[in-house]
Amino acid sequence: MINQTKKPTESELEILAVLWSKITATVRQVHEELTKSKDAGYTTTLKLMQIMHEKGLVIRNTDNKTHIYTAAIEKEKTQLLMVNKMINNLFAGSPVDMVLQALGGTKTTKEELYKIEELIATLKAKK
Amino acid sequence: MINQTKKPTESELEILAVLWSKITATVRQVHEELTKSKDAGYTTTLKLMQIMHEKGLVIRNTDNKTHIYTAAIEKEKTQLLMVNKMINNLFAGSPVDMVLQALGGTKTTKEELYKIEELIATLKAKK
DNA sequence: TTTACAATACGAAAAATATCGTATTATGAT
DNA sequence: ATCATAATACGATATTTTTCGTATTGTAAA
Repeated sequence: MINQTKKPTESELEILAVLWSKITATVRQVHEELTKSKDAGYTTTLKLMQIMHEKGLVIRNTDNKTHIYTAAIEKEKTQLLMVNKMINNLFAGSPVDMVLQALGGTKTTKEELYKIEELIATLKAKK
Repeated sequence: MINQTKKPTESELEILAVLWSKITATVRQVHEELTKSKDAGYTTTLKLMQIMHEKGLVIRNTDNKTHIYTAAIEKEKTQLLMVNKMINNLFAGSPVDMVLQALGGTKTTKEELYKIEELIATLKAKK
């Protein structure tokens, strides 16, 4: 596994998100997905994915002409990396402050809130 | 107030963080603070803050030779902006998923957990 | 008033990211 | 076998962000 130290760029994250949701995808598929929300040329997406391959952010199978890509880094690990980075940069190292913002600013369902309560109970129990 | 649509760059955020904590600061003060954690030339910090001024990210008082800077955007608004962006980009729009990561990955005290429970109770009451 | 110093202004270069055009190549259909 | 199509490779350019050097200017001390 890749030692994930430097964080992916904005565009790279977009691509990773698609790969995580599809598990496996061609450049074309990723590109189709991306263009739902923004526009970009096909070769731009291609180039980005080639660079990501060089960096080890994705794996690809080149047996066939049309390469098949997979994310090389785990979604959860990356999420954690990014969240922690944001907590440090923007919330003075306080995860709770971030949570308060995240929950306060948006509409969450009762079910979701319940899920968090469960987690809190678990964490509390460990102390 | 500034219509905060585009997000500040990495370096700009670092500077804003200092300004938020100090309320008011000179370039020199910001620079001293920054160099505690990374190194950069003084004129680099200066230039960044000048650009931030052009963009309307900071306000400055130029009555005296040594200018006094203040953040022009609110800390909470910016935090919310960035958190929401991350929720959308990296957590498929689910604030809860982000919260689970934020709390799961780090050590939080019982008191902090209690604070979150309080917030949840409040949110629940509103539904 | 002259000098030393600290601060600003500003242009320009460097570095990091993102975008795109074109050439080449494999593949499947005619 | 040829042709059309879709994919890759890759260099080059554009854009954004960061860094820095140098000139200029105001201020306070000698």
